[in-house]
Amino acid sequence: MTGRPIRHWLMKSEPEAFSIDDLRRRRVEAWDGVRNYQARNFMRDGMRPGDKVFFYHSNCAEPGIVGIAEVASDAYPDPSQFDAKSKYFDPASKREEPRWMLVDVKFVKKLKRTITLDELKGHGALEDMPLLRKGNRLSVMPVGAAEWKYILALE
DNA sequence: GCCAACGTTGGC
DNA sequence: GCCAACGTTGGC
Repeated sequence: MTGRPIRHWLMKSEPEAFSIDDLRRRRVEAWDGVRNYQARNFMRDGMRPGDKVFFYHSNCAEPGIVGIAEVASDAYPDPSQFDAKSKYFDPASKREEPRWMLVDVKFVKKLKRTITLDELKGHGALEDMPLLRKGNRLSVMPVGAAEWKYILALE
């Protein structure tokens, strides 16, 4: 091991599809269904087991950070891309050359309260976060170490 | 449900 | 390689 620093991430999920409570119940879950190249590259090239993750609820009444998770595997091919019955099926992806990758994500804890998107927007220290940039739709993105600490302190 | 912002696709 | 059309994301 080369002492690679722990990196920090934010991963979005629609709570109606998969919530922080679902992750707590299941303990570990394969983060399938990411179909965006930039998000895939973060998982494939950036994430390593042990990295910390903000679990974010999107497309819901109160969007925001609701919990902490941890990367629990290196990236591997997302099985749903080969499953014709899955809504994530990608007929253009070949088994010899998988297009979509995922990591396993492990539950760490649920925050005592939701740190809402609205609240995050009010902190100048966070204004450079990709999450807060206008029009951003990335579902997997890096979080700076300083921003990570800052947000944790808001809880 | 609306719609702005963005990514992808495919015709040329 | 351009770009219009289309689909998706996600806040509101």
